[in-house]
Amino acid sequence: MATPWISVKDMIDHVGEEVVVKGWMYNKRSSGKIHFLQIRDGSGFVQAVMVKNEVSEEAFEEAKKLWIEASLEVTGTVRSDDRSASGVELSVSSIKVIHNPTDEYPIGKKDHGVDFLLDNRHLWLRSQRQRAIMTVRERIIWSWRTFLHDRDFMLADSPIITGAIGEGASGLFELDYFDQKAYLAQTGQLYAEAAAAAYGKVYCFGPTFRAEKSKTRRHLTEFWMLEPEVAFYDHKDNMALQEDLVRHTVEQVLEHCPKELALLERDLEPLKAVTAGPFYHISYRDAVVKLNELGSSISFGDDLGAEDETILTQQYDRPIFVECYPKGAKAFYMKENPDDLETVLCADLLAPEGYGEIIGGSQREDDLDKLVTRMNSDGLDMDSYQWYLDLRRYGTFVHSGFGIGLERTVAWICGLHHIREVIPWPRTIYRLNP
RNA sequence: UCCUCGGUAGCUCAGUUGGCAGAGCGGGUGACUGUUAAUCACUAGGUCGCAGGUUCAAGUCCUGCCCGGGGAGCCA
Repeated sequence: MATPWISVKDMIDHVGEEVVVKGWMYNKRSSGKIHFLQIRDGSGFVQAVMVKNEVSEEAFEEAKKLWIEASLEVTGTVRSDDRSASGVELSVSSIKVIHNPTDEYPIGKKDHGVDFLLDNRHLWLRSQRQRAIMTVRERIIWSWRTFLHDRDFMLADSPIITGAIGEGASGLFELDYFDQKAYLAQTGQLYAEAAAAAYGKVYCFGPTFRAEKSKTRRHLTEFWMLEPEVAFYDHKDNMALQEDLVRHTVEQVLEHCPKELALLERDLEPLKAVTAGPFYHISYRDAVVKLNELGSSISFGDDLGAEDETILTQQYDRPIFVECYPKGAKAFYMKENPDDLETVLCADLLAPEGYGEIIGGSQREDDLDKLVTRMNSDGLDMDSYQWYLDLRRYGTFVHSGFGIGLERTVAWICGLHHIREVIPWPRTIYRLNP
């Protein structure tokens, strides 16, 4: 019977057995008569120990000549060992070299610069740190999908290629679509609204595109956004849903990714605090007053600047909803606030620890006349929005929704400085490859 | 688009007042039976981003350009 091939992550269940591991050698330490081959197989990392008098002379010499990132099949016996970080090691009986590189591996053990790492993103992804980040990213996506599925949300994904539809004409990527102009989607929200009229509770989840020339740690030109939209939910229902989702997300990562968070040296206390109580609420008007007291020069009508967000979030240990922004600072589809006509029924959710806005949401304008008036004053091309206006012509309905940015959420929960590390292939203004 | 910082060995960086181009890591050779970014010895490795200028002499000073980083605005 052939020796079974197993994943590194499952080795703990095979102590004492002979197994095959297929992977890459990410590092090697050698002491003349013993080689320590550090192996990774995508599922985890393990040390394979090769003792000179336990393998053939040829195998020992061959291992000596291995370069970093050689691909291998290693056969050996799984052994528990207190000296191993994962608790197990592989005592090697034989190795099969699939490919031994002839050039040195570009990524070394010491620190690298950002430019170099991004040029080598295809190799950088192999590191333990990047693996931990992708594991958390996957857990967050999974927690979002299961959260919504369990609450009977219908998945109704929106198109990536669109006509002139979105939040604003600037920042659109234009492309040639069989002699017509088309654009990469900035948001799936308008489509989600249509789907909500069809299925009640819906969401879309996909990449969105902003051609803004932003060069900050919080911006990508291509990022993933989850956009739930619910029929007959008002502004308050909307915020309650957001709070449940975000708390659930943090709880899931704390429960399932402790090793990854430890490897990333994430301080867990601020994350635990997030789950310990209700999120805070402050109105935009109160926020302006408070910010002025704290030294900001913001005045009514301005959007919160990056520094304002930082100042504000430093006052709280859990996420904070900033509600009811002035009309002029927000998009055309947001519902006028009946209690304060200068503002709209919206809320941004600001993450703690200076991570800033992760959610933008609102109740939608369901009054046809008010919506048309606002769209005209914004100079929108009404022809391309007729289908959207139909939602107010055929059974208009109170409804609300929000968009949560995946990368900002992952960066916050992982405690990372920069958003570019949390997506496999970041797209930034001056970087298209790899 | 604006502000700001940077570009020196494969990588990360140092280079003082303008005066012979440096270190660590990585590579190569050798030693080592428990290493965790292994260690030790020896060794190879340079268009100082590009183009001009000043000077007896420029990595260093000046001008222009190219390529990146950080931030602002905008937003998730």
